[in-house]
Amino acid sequence: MQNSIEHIKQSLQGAGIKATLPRIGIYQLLSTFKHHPSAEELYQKVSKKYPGVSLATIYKTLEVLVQNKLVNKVVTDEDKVRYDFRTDQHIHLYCQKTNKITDYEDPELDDLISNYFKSKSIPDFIIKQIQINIQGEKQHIKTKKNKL
Amino acid sequence: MQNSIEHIKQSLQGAGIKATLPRIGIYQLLSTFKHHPSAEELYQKVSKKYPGVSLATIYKTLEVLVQNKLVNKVVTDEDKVRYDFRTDQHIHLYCQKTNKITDYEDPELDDLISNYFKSKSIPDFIIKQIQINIQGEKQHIKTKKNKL
DNA sequence: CTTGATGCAAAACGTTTGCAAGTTT
DNA sequence: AAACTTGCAAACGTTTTGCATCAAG
Repeated sequence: MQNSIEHIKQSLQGAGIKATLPRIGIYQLLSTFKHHPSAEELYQKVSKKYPGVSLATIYKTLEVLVQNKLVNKVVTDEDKVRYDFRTDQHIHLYCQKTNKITDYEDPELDDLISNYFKSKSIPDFIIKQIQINIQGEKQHIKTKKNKL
Repeated sequence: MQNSIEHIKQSLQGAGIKATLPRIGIYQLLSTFKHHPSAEELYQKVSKKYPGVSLATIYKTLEVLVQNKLVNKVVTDEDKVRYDFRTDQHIHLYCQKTNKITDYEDPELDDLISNYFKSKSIPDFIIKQIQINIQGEKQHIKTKKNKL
C-alpha cells in the first residue's frame, strides 16, 4: 500500500526529519484527502485519531513538510492556506460553491502550455513555474432526479 | 485622459457608490500602478495625497470596489492580499525576487486555452474562470553589460 | 435632510513564537 | 545522551468591526 504508515515513515526519514507520531498522523491523513484542507481542518481530523495534538504542532509540522518538499501550500481567495499532499505540477479546480480545492489531471493541457512557452518567451522574465487554476462549480450528480 | 479624476468619479458613480474623496484617491492611485499593491502599500501612498485617511477606510474602500467589480483581489504565497485595477481576464507574472505582481498580456495564450476547453470539458464541473499565474524572476536589464 | 462613508480603537482571525517538558534516534 | 519536537499560552500581522461623527447625494 502506497500510503501505509511504513511508507509515510520512510518519506519523513528520507527527508531527514524525525518520524514523530504527529508528523506521521498529519502526513498520512493528508495523503488520504482528495481535496486540500486548511490547517484547522487537519487539526480537527487529526485530533480524532491522535487526541492531544495541538494546533501549533499542526502548523509547525506542515511548515516542516513544506520546507522539505513533501507537501505544497495552496493559496486561495479565502483567508486560510491550504495544503496539498502532491508536490508535482498539476492543475487545481476551485469549487466556488463548497470552497473545496481538488486536483485536475490533464497532461494534454500541460503539454499544450509547455510547448507554447518553448516557442514563446516573456521579455526579461525567467519562467520558473506555470500555475493554472480553474474556478467554477462542481456538480454533485445524484443517481436519481439528476439536478443537472 | 483615461484615469482622470472625472473618469474615476464616473466609474464610482456608475457602479452606484458615492464618489468620496478617499475612494477617488484610492481608486485613482491604483489605476496608476503597474504592479498590484497591498492595502498597506496603498495606505502609505494614499496618505501622502490625502493625509488623515485611515487604514480601515482603505480596507473598506477596497472591499467596496471589489464587490462592485471595479477592482480585483489577487492572492499570493505571502500573507497579504494584493489589489488589481484591472478586472478583465489576464495573466499575472509573479517575481520571486521582488514579490511584485505584474500583468502579462497574451491574447494568443488566452485563445489557446479557451479553444482547448471548447473541445474538452471537465466532468461534473462548470468552468467559470481560468487563471494563469507565471512564477519566475524578472531580469532588470542594464543598458550596458547586459546580464542576460 | 437622508443615506451612507469615515476614523478611531478594539476585536477578530489565522498563524508564529518562546520556552519548558517530552520523544526520537 | 544529544538533538529535536511538542504543547501551551502569549504575541503577531493583517483584516474586520462597532459606533459616533462627518460628507455626499
